[in-house]
Amino acid sequence: MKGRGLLLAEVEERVAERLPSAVRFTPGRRLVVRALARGEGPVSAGELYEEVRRQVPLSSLYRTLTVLADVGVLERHHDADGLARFELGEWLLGHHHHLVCVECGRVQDVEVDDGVEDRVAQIASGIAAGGGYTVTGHRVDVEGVCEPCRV
Amino acid sequence: MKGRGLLLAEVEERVAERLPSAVRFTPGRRLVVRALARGEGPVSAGELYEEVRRQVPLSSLYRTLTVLADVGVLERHHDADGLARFELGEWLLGHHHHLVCVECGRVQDVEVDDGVEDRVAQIASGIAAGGGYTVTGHRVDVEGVCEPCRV
DNA sequence: TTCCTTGCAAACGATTTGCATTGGA
DNA sequence: TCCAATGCAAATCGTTTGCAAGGAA
Repeated sequence: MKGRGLLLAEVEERVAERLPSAVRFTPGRRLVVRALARGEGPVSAGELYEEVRRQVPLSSLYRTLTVLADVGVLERHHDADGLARFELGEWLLGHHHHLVCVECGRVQDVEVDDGVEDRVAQIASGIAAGGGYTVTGHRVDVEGVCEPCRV
Repeated sequence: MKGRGLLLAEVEERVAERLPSAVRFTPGRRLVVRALARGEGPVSAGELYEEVRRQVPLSSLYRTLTVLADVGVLERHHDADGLARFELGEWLLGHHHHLVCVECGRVQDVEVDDGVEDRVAQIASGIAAGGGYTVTGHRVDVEGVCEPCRV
């Protein structure tokens, strides 16, 4: 049940291609990308640090996350507690939404089929219609109680 | 264009009713509730502090926000920068979604009519179907560029 | 009197930064 | 050589907390 079936090697390759020449894909950064690719949803800096603490100091971890986010390799979200959570960009993972457990805070990615996605997009622009906004995207978080938390 | 047509007096009254007897509706707390009622969307602690700094110290502001959130009078969100933003609960404002400007970060509330809302709810449970979650709610953020930010 | 609320200052935790050093192309 | 990346420690920032004082019921 781990991961989303992404081939680590392929992820690394695509990330490498996407990096501007001025940005190096160092061993530390590779470790971070791999750890992200293993996750099933957005991962916090603390959780990532658990996986790379032997090889990457916290400050470097944060710098890596900042750099990769700037370049679009990953996205930064914030969970219900305001904690930053990172995941690979949608150009790698595909467009998806989040299933959030209101009990434990766990966030899981969910992909939806195109038909549903079309309806979501349509609703989104309908919502925006009143405000004079130019829509660029949308986020849908479905809140619920995950199986383990259901006592 | 300020506010959502909520009558401050009525808001205060309903909040007062909702507070458990052990929680007092002090002048400082009234000020905070009023400031929230004036907003057009979620407001940050810093912004609230601007409006009440003469009468409410920052630590009391935070305590008030915590208390009111615990009681369900208001909800705590986090914007794209992870900054906490507060707004009155949906039992006061009605269920709504957010229109977020990706440029300036401004967040505006948007209500949608019931037909759309039904479709959203339906899509939400569809999204949850795979994960074994018991759905309790959903959040839809529409991202775009607001009029002033469109250069 | 009892409990809740206030105010101030100090403490916190997540994240960022300065700076000297190391490493790659 | 030159610029980017690292590591550590110190700094920042939003937010929380300890504690003593003030107030309402």
